[in-house]
Amino acid sequence: MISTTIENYIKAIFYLGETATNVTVSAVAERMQNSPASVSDMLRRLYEKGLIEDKNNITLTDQGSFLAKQIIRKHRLWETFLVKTLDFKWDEVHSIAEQLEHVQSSLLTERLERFLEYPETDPHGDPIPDKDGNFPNLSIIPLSEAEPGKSYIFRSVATDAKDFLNHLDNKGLQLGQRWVIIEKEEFDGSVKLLVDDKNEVYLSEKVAKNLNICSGQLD
Amino acid sequence: MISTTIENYIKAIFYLGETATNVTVSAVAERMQNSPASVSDMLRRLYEKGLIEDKNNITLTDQGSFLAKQIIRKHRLWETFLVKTLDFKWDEVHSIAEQLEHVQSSLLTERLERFLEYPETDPHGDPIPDKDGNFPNLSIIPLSEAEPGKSYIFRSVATDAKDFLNHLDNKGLQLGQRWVIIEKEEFDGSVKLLVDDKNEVYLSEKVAKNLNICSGQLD
DNA sequence: ATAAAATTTTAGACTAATCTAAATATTCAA
DNA sequence: TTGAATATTTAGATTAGTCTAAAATTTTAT
Repeated sequence: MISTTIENYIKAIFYLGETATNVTVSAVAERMQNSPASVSDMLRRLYEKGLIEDKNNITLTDQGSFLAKQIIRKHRLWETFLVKTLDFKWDEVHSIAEQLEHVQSSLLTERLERFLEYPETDPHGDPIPDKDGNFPNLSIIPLSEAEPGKSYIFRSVATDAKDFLNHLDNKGLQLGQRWVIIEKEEFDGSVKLLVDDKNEVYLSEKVAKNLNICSGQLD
Repeated sequence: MISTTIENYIKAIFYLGETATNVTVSAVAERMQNSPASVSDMLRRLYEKGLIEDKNNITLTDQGSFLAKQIIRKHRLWETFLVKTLDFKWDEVHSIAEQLEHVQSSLLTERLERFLEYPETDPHGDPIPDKDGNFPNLSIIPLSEAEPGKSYIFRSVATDAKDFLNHLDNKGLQLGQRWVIIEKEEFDGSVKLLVDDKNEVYLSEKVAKNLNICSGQLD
């Protein structure tokens, strides 16, 4: 049987694997708020259970990866439920979904998904995998094509130019943020955003063309 | 912190306390499917945490009782959600609710209750305590006043006469059952029931007047 | 009232998950 | 390429929750 603890490790490894090039013991320890010694020990158990490929190469097996996606699926469906159905704010739901994601019943997950009318993304705009673990193909568009008033998620950049990335950094822009388009200036194509419900940011058309977004739920 | 394990013990003791005169180690062991040794050990911990009055008198303290009612409240609200909102059958929901009842967030429980429009009973007809632990006053009526087509829960008997109880036993009638009124004969006041969605039972008016029921949800 | 039966507690052991401290291995920079 | 810094593993302990087997206690029936 897979414990809640193991599920949390698998989820952490999945997320780290998405961003970091190679996942390390200390990165997992940092993320899980555990000591490296505990992580090292746990990795042995995950290997014995066939959830990671190797102790020296912390990569999920197919089985581990499927498990991770099931947990993420449940987490995101429950977050969607909490916001859409129970009127929670989109930034209040994480800790509750962390508990609900471990409830075991595939029928429950499917019924919840049906009730929510098969959402493609959660309230943070993150994609929800289907029951086979496939993520939806979210249509990615440049910020310059965004519609005023709508909510989007910052997904990727079209260039890696150092001064461009530096510019984003100065503006406080980071991947995964939720951007609401406040207004779009037809004259020069500049855009005014509300970032994470907190800061207003102005961007020129030149910049907006190089920022890729996808539509995030809950406008 | 109170673990899921402890919550399950407290719930078991609460339920046993409702029916049995005195709760014993072996009764708890039987109900929890654990060895008496484990239960004995756990009772020490429950006492240390102030959840039971005494090791020789297994009775919940006010704190323990409140905790039990919170768990029962969550269990019954989730069962109601599963049946009313996600279209589960009323006999499929127990094991899922056993997991959901341990999710910790009083705000979640209150929002769920509001979403369900403050139900007084769960799909089995069991009463749902409010957030202060008070059970609703379900209006108890004799079976002779039941309305055809509606669903009720068998709650109590108006007499303890031995041959009367024996008669109920012969008909397979037990407290807590869900009774759907199939028809009521105006001529002689006799009643035809469907017991727990399984057996049809005919009862005379004389018997029906001595059986107390309350309305159970989900007709 | 006392012996047998039943119940409960204690003792000692196990597993999962964690820790700290120490040992070992790896990386990286001069 | 070698020594310092960093990262990882091992060793030994701890806690919660469980077990079996044995000891102690309580109940019950004669």
